[in-house]
Amino acid sequence: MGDTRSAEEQLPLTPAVFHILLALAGGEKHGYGIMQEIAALTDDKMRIGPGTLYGSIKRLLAGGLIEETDERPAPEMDDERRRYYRLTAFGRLVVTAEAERLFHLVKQAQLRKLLGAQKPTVS
Amino acid sequence: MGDTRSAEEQLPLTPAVFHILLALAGGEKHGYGIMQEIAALTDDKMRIGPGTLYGSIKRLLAGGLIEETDERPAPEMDDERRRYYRLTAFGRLVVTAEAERLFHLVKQAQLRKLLGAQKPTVS
DNA sequence: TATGGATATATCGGCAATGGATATAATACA
DNA sequence: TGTATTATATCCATTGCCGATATATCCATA
Repeated sequence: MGDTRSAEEQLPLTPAVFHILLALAGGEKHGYGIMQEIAALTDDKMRIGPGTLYGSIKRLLAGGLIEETDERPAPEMDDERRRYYRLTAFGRLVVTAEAERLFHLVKQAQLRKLLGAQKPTVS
Repeated sequence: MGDTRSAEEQLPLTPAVFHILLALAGGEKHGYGIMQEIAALTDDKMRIGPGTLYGSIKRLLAGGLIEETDERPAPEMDDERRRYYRLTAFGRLVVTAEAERLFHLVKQAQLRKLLGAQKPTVS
């Protein structure tokens, strides 16, 4: 709320940033956990190095797309070193807008017969 | 054929490069035509400036993803200044691989309930 | 016919993002 | 005890983006 910027102005996101936001859309996570989530989600095809990860986190914090949380898991599950992040409302708007943009592009790719017999119905 | 590189190695594509290849997947085009196609396809939301366009074309030619064609339209439809480009077989593989990668990401976004009541059925 | 806006290609240079290298330290486990 | 993994952080070379600029042609119309 109170954010004068529109989500569309932020697009397109870089692949790294989209992956980070997508990982956080599944719930709050710490930096290293985001890295692991991205690797798992892409079957190890996409890997984010520490430079990209922490650099992007810094920029996303400054841009108000994510924020650090105070809430931590139960002590026996936790690790003091960790810093946890979650999407802000604005960040959720942005990642949604990017997903919609990509959705549209995938449909275009289907129209050009680049994708095989894959599911997504062209509306 | 004869290309030792795999298409997956080229991923992820930058948004600009993906747009250019997607435009060429619809048939061969000249540089300025690619620019117009991208603007039309994205309802003017995405614009590629000349620096990005011709710089990307140079890199795509060097990488063997696109090639310049000799075939030109009928003289009365043509413009001497134009240079026409088309996807190579390898370029088609790459843009297809990228479209599949994005398709997968869009499905992940759906799973995280980022997209509304939109069509693409999660297989 | 001349004037101008659109078409068309091309380069330059500043800037932002990437990602490997490096550093540091805590944790887990054998 | 040692060592691999977890975890955060910075530095810097490389790359790509993209606006500005340049040059020239095409085409409609005044």
